[in-house]
Amino acid sequence: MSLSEQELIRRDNLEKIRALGIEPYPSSAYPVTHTAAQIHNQYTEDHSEDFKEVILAGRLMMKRIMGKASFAELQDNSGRIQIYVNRDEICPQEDKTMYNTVFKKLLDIGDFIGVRGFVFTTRTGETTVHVQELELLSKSLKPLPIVKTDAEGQVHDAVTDPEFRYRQRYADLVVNADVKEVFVKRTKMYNSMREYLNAKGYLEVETPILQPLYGGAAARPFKTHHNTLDMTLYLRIANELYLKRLIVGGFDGVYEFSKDFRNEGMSRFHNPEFTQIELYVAYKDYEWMMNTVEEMIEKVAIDVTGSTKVEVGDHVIDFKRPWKRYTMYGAIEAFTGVDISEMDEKAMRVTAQEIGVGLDPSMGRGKIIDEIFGEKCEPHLIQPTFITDYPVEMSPLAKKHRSKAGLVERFEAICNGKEISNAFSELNDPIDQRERFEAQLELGKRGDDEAMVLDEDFLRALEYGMPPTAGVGIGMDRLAMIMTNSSSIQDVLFFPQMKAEE
RNA sequence: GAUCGGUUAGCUCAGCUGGUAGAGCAAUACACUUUUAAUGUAUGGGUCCUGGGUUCGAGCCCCAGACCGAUCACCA
Repeated sequence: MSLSEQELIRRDNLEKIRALGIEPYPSSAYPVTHTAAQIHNQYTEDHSEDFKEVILAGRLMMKRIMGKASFAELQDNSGRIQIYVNRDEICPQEDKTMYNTVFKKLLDIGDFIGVRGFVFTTRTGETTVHVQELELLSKSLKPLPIVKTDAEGQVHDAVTDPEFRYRQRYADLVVNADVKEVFVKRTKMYNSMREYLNAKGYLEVETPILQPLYGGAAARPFKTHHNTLDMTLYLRIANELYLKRLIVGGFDGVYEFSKDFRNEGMSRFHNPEFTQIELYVAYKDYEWMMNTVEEMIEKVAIDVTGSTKVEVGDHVIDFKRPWKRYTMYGAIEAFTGVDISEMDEKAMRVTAQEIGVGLDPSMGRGKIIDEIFGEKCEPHLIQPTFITDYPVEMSPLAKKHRSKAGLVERFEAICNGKEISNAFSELNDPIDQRERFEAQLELGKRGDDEAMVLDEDFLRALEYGMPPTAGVGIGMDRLAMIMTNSSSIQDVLFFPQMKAEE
């Protein structure tokens, strides 16, 4: 590895610091008393007495050196604050090395320092820490990208290269203030949901990620191998089947934030690993679940953004209840003007052609409906909308509709033109479930590599009896994109999957 | 996987018809005791993504490849 000029200088500075008898990586705890944000929020000149002694720690992010007194900026977890460093104050004795050499020359942007001092307001009105003691806490050897913000808040030379930002998220976080905010919001989203579900008495659980059979969704899995057991294992594509086993076992409500893995294409909406929350509640149906999802996500929007109205791209999305509801046929009729509910496969094909939806000859009736919906309706559904009653062929784990033949009791929540949630009245008839699995096996034999596999153990569980149950999955990454106004999934994942470097 | 765009100093970006590689910030040196994108003066810093080709000569043109992004296809 060859080092740049600046990296060599920093290594040289490190040695010089050591030569002065200063440990560049001290191990003692540093007694921080304040954060930058606390001082900005709480300090006023009227009660400067309360800020006579503050201790802060963080990265040195900017130096404005001016002879015997300098200004610099310290960045901690909460933000930035200016510090004032005066030579004769940090070096009261004859020896001015700490200021002249260490502070002015050997400290670099990115170094962690600790400062003790008092808070005051400068002539230009900036709240500043007047430093009386300065300590190096950790030396930085690699120069950070320099991003500057001027008085108008205008950011100069922002690091926008996605490759740099995703591969070196640690540096992205240091340098781009708003990135942290995205991830704080993401965590708030999780907390908000936990709060909501725990208050209802549902139990947060954990189920296997390494599974001998993958199930619960139509997707290609990652495959791995356990050496001792000498068996093939799959990374889960969904946790549905395990959570339903827990409902069989007698829990009334269980949920899991589930990291799932799908061995499929990547795009700004797809990362090979992603997170869903799945929730299963006994003695409920999909109608109940729609109300629950609505209520929960409305709360999430308020907890995360402070409002039910969330700005996303060019739109303002309002999560205020109640959300619009369409049946799938109803949505198709609303957006194309054609009622296809009574059509057979042949008639549907003709209709699809007429309205300009391209079809594959292998597609069955259910798939055709989905295709028309995906082409003609979904992209237009910006405000949160429930689509209900899906064709049975596409939903092997959902209960048949109580009154409409050929359909299942299923809904998806669509928002900003994308699915964010999928739910059904769960199929609990073990014989029906076996037949549905068998139909999937047929699809598999015909070459559908996303067809589900038959899970005997799951069927055994259902045979013991599962209460009527409503289940839902909500895509956490997709929801995070909406709640943080991010246009790609990579922006809401700390470390999105990337090709290997070099 | 397909199409299009990008890749030049630590960072953000220029780079003419193909003729010795540029700026700002950062860095280095000096000056400066309330600055704030601090300022002034000076200096150093390049595998122009990689490999071929055309040419007297390639950052630029041609071919192949790598990585990133956008759009499309599949999927959540």
